[in-house]
Amino acid sequence: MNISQTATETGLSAKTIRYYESIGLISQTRRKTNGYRDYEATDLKQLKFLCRARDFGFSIEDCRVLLSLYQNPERKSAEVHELVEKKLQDVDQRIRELQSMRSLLDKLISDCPNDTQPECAIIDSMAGREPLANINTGNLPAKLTGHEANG
Amino acid sequence: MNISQTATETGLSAKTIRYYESIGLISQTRRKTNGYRDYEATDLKQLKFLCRARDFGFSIEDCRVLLSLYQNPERKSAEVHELVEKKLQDVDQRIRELQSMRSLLDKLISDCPNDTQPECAIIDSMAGREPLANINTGNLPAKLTGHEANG
DNA sequence: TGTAAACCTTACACCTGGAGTAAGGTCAAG
DNA sequence: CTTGACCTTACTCCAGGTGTAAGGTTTACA
Repeated sequence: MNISQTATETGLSAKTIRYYESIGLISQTRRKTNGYRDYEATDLKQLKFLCRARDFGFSIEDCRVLLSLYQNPERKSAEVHELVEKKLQDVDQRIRELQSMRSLLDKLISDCPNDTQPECAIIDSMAGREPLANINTGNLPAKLTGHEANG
Repeated sequence: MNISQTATETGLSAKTIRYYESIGLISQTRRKTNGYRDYEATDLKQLKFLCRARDFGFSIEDCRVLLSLYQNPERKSAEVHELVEKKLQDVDQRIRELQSMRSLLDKLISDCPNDTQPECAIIDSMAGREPLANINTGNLPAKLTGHEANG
């Protein structure tokens, strides 16, 4: 089977399949007499496996390990478990970081007057100034007083 | 002030500062007679601003816009507000994606026996097989019966 | 005065995980 | 015979820098 059909069936692009071969994630593909790559059922399984593993968020290097476990009938499920557990912790860590960032952004937004004036708590905050603290606009909403509760 | 001290004070690396100059995020830096870059107070403020904006998750291109707003005394706070609002939505989207990935990983983990045997629901799942479905190990826990509820 | 360390400069390669493009060979249909 | 779809390799490019090389400058110390 040619690479294009293989791409369609595995969910990867032809480009990606060639790339995986070039970095040794999959082994050199058998060629037809015309030089075209020729894939068969076991190759398709392997590539589908890789596509799913990538969808699960595993890096290429993780995939190398997962693939070797996939192909090793003497694997211990605990080895796989450990790898996935580690990945889960990575994902949790990234979620926490993003949530932290999210709450910072949310605070910026709620402090910004969102009008046609240049005074902006967002700019002030990023500039390291006290947001709006020393600017006497005379009509600051009360929400600014809730500021210190979030330090 | 030399670049090294500037890096220390702004929270960026010297490498990063040169990089920002090379891509035009900051303008060409004044040089001393020996060719060394020479930074002063306003440069430090600008670089600190960039460091914070990056910490908030803004891309370099976002930073270009934020910096121009920062330096424009006729800005409207609503413009800044909109940019930050958009960023917040991006972050929310990424959090949702990661949470979705997280729940998939979590399910994989709970389905894996985590022992010394090769039978592994994680591998099966990534291989596109029914996890453990056709494997008669004889001692599968009841949790596997709950599997079809998630198709 | 010598010299070694610590600083500075530019320029290039490298990282992830591919995507885009060029230049050319092959194959099937009309 | 040509057209278009497919295939090949090889190269560049993306973000946002980091690492390293090769060399110039400055400072401290003996």
